[in-house]
Amino acid sequence: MKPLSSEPTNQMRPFEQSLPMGLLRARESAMKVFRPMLADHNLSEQQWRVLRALSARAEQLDAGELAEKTFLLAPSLSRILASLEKRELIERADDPADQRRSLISLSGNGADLVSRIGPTSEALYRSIEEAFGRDRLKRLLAELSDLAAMELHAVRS
Amino acid sequence: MKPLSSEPTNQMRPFEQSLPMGLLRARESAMKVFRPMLADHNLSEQQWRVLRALSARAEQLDAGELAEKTFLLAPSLSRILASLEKRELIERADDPADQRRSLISLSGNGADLVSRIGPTSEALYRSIEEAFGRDRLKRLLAELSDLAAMELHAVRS
DNA sequence: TTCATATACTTAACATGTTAATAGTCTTAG
DNA sequence: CTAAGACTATTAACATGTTAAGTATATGAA
Repeated sequence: MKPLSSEPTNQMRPFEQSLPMGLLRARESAMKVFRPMLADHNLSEQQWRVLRALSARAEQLDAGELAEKTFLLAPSLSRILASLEKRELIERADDPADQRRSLISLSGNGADLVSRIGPTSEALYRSIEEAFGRDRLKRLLAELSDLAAMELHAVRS
Repeated sequence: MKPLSSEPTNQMRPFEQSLPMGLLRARESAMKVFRPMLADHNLSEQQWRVLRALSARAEQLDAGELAEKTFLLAPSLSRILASLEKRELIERADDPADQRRSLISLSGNGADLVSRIGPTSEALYRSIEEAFGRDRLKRLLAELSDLAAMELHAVRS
């Protein structure tokens, strides 16, 4: 039944059910699981992304690579690196090939911290997998990846 | 033999493929489509969420309802409402039943602005639907909704 | 070599995210 | 009716998001 047939054709859809809001809600729901654990270690979500990116490979990364991996803009990353360096969780070394870059890596303290948090983080992730379904979650991630990879052209009004 | 100082465990999954990062990437990709249009009208994503929420129903909303619908925290919403009021896109009226609340609604200017942006926004949304698949997008939104609705308990380390 | 341009990062300025504290207003136990 | 506590919104303080400008280094054309 269509009781609203008299509404204008350019009626906007309820924004609560829009894709951006759906993605926002889903992400907030997922992060609610992880944030208390990070708070226990005085880490923001963004700081944790940096530490995780540096722990993924044992090698050094420059700020550009790190920004790409953590999905942080350069100015935010600059401030975050300064604070992590002050806390002695990361270290910087000059790049001998390019004086503009510095090579960033986990410090011993940083590696220890990641090691302490890692198991809990994995356990939380597995609890999401169990609640939602492992294969189902895998399919969802694949769909999200396809969506992100789409070439969408912006149109200006 | 393993050294006593712990190395980052390799048992963590690559965080680039984690659920939080997947959701973040997907959302950024979707918002890239809409942000230029909003920028043309000097609106942030958050300001647009407020205007959209107020236009969805012609009725007045208090700040609490608005915060829930727009997924904004109260302090952010307070500042955004102040700026929208200064631009005369919204209006506030005293709630006769409760002096703590004020009832917020679109001004004439605000309603006009939403009317001007609405068609372009809908067109962009349809372009995403076409590129990704209408039914496929509907299924994705349903999955995201299920994920957000899950009761996930945080665990502290 | 020299100089204009590009690149990598940082800093600046302001909006928003986030938690804690504050100020009014409402509600209700006593 | 009063006072204590709860509720609603705002303000404060600091981290992060975002765009623009600035600094230092690298690159390439003449």
